[in-house]
Amino acid sequence: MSSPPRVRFAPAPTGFLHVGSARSALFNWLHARHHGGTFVLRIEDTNTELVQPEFYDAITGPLQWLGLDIDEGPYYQSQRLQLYADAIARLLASGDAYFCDCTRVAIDARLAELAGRAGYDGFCRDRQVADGPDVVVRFRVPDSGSTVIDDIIRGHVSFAHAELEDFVIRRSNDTPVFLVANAVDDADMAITHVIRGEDLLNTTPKVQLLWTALGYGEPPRYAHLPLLVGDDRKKLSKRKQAVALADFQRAGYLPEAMANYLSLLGWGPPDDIEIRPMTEIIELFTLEAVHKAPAFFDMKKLDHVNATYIRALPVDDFIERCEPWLTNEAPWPADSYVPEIFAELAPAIQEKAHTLADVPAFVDWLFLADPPIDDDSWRKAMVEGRAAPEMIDGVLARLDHVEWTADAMYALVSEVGEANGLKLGKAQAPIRVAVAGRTVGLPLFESIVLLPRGEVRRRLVAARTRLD
RNA sequence: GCCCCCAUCGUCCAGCGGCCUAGGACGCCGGCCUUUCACGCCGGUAACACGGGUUCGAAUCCCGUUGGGGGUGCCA
Repeated sequence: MSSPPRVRFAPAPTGFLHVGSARSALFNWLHARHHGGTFVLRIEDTNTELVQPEFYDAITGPLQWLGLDIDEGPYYQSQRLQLYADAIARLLASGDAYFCDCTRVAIDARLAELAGRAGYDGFCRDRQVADGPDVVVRFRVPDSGSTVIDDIIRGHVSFAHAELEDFVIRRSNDTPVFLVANAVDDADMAITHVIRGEDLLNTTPKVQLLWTALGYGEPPRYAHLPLLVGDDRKKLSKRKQAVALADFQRAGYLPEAMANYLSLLGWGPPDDIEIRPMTEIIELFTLEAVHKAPAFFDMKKLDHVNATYIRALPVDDFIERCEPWLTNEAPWPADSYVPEIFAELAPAIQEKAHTLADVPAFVDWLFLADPPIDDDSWRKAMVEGRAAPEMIDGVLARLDHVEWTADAMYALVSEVGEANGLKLGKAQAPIRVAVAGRTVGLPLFESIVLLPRGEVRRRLVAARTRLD
C-alpha cells in the first residue's frame, strides 16, 4: 500500500452518465488524487448488444465537465476481447470452467422442483458438453468454503460458495461477461483499489473466485460506496428526471458546486466545513471515512451549495458562465439583448440566483418588448395593494422631470408613496409590477433606469389603463 | 423465498465506551436588516428504531427483532 494507488472508473456505455455513477467516479478520483495515484477510465462494453455508440461521449463529456481529469485510458473492453477469451480458455483447460447448453427455460423447470434454489443447478458440470452454437461457459464454483471480501468501507463480508451458482462467464454469442473482463483488466491494469456502488457488492465474490482461479495473486482492495437514493428511498433510477449529470449542467448547476455536493454524499469533512474548494476536499478525503448508509440526493441542499458557489464567483466569471442562458436559451430575441445592461446588474443577480437557469428571469423585462405580467403579482400589487392607481399617477406626473438615476427614482417613489401614506416597500410594488411584471426581482430603482424613460412611461400608462 | 448490506434530527454529515442535558449543515418556523425577493445576522423546531446483553459506565461493543435497501440474468 506504499506505492501510489491505481483506481478505475468502469462504466458501461448504456445510457447517459448518471449522478450515482458520477459520484463513484468522483470518489475514485478523490482517492487517486489524495494519494497521488492514477485514475483510469475503462469502458465496459463487452455486451455489444446493449452498447450504443452515442453513449461513449456521454461518459467522457460529463466527467470532464465535473473536473475529473483522467490519467489513463479510456480503455475499451471491446478492444481487449482476445485477453478475455484467453482467460476463459485457461479456465476451461484447468477445469475451473465448463460448457453448458441448458436453456433458461430448462433450468427454471428443474429449479422449480428443488424449491428454494435459484440461479443454476450445475446440471452440465460433468456432462462434457462440447462447444458450439448456443453453448455458454460457466465457472465451477467450489462446493464448500466461502469467499471473504475485505471491504474498506464495510469490513469483512463473507459469501458461502454453496450460495453461489455456477455463473456464466462467456455468453453463447462468444462474448465474455463483465466478471471475467473485470478480473482480467484489474489484474492487467494493476488496479489497487476497486471503488464502486454497493449494488456491485454481490458480484465481488465471483470476480474474486475468477481472480484466484486465474492465479493473479494479491487482489485489489474493495470499497463499496453507499448507494444514492431518491424520494422513495430507492436507488436513484434512470426513470426519474434529472438523474443524468448533463441534466444538471443544463439546469444551471456549476460543476464545482456539483462535485462539492456529491462529495458530501456518504462522506463528510472532519471539520464540518462542507462548502470548500476541491483542493481541500482532496486533501481531507479518505475512503476509511466513507460511511455505510445510503444517502438521499437532496436537491434543496444542492441548490444551496450551488447558490453559494454562484455568489462567490468573480463577476466577470459569473457573466461568462451565464452566456448560454443569455443567448441560445434566452427568452428574448437575440438582437434586443444588451450585454452592458446585464453586466451592470450582474452583481445583484449573483446574490439571488440559485442556478444559472434562474438568471434570465431577473432581466427578461429589460430585453422583452412586452414582458408578461404575472397574474399573482398583479393581484397582489394592483388589486389587493393600497393606492396602486395613485402611485402610478403620481409617478407618471413627475416622470418626465425626474433625473434618470436610481437615486432620483428612489426619491420620487418615496415621495409619492409618502403622499399616499405608504412606506417604500408598499409604494414600489405597483411600479415594479407595471414595469417588470413581477413583485419580486432586482432592486427596482437601480434596474429601472436602465430602461429608456419613454419605455417606463409606456409601461406605466399601460398598467394604469388596465387598472380602470 | 434465498443471499448480502444498512439503521443518529424531515435530509446530509459529526460522534468510533465516559468530554452527549448528542454537534454542524440543508430544510422548516420566528425575529432583525431591508426598495420587493434574496443575502446576512439572531433565535427556535427536531434524532440515537426496538428488545436483550457486556461494562462502574453505551448513540458508541455483542446478539436478536423490526424496518429499509441491494442482489438473485447469456445487464453492468
